[in-house]
Amino acid sequence: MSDSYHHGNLRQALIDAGIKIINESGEENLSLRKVALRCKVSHAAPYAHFKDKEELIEAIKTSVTDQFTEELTSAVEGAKNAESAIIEMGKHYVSFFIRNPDYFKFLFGSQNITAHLKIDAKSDDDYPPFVLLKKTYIKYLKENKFKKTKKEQEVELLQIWATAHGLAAIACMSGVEPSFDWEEMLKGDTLLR
Amino acid sequence: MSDSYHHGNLRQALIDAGIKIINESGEENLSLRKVALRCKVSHAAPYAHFKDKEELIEAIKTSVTDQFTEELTSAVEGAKNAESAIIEMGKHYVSFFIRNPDYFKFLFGSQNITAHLKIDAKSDDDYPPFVLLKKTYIKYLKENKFKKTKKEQEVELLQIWATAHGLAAIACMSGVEPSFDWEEMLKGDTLLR
DNA sequence: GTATTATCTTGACAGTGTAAAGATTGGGAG
DNA sequence: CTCCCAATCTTTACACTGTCAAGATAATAC
Repeated sequence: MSDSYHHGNLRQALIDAGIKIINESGEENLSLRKVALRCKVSHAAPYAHFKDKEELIEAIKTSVTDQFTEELTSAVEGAKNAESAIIEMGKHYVSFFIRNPDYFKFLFGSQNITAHLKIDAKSDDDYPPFVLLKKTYIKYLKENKFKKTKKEQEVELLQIWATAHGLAAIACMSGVEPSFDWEEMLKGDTLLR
Repeated sequence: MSDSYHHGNLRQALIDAGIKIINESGEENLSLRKVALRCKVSHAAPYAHFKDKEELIEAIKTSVTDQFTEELTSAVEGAKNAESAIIEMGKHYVSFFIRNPDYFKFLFGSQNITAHLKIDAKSDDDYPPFVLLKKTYIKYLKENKFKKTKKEQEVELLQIWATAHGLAAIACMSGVEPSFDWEEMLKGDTLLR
């Protein structure tokens, strides 16, 4: 099967080659022709399995997502009850992408943003919306007499930003049910506090 | 200036044309040559102002981010104290992108994910990691005897997902200070509860 | 007024996605 | 077993892309 005219399992080979290329040099370096070349196949061969470059990329995303889901699943299975399962899942959700930042970029895209999360760090050159949030948050700390440690403050600041950014991301992923009422969701101060 | 050999303010014109193209047909349709054509200028003219296609895109992102920051700023200015300023900022952070989903896609990229946020909705075909989270969360509800309304449950579920996803996104934006200790951050259950 | 420099044009090239037409092969119907 | 078909793969071709080099034009500095 290896040297024959027909490849055997070209579809999967193309997906695997695509993942390798992305790991080596990012999505911007992925082309149908390179993927085909890696599989020792002509540049138009992929069209027998994918109608589009887009369709190949979609298949690769599905494959990566499977890997992600597998890790989350095993994290859930190890937990003693649902509450700690949620917590474990959250940790793995974040840590999977910290360990594989290229995957996050590939799946969700990413801006190259600078941001100093530490309270005492200068942040003038940081992502302007974050600078604004940080300034406002520090003002908020001064207006109230909380007894929070630096670390607690940093966690809270980060959490506020993350929630807002995450909500925006989810809201913009076109697949959320149309009946869901974002307007209603944003009323009151439920979301961010 | 209009018909002369020199354009006058080509740099800004290229940025504006780029934004228009993105609004009309998405980033995948943006090419240097089309942008140049819109400005009635030869296909290589942009190279006098940007060394790269990447550099033009970066300039466009900066321009959009300026617009975003402006809205956040005016939201903060309208608030009576820092606490409500933070809340207002969060609302506008999300609602800006709900009103301009193309901008979110352009700035941060995006996956086409399906997810039914409502507790009672079927979600088997949804984004698998979300399906898992939702199942776990429902189990968590059953294991405890909370008195939460459906809406409160949906808010909480959404918030958990958004925080995790937002954290991952922020962590993967390469510009976060290297000294920041994500490992430490993920210890305990501080983040998600 | 001349020289320098920024800006823009023209022409070229390699790489890209994709379509059309043809070659090769495995597998099922008879 | 044989023939034929459909799936798979190759070859060829084309339009479009980013980028570079060489030259034209015009604004600015001296």
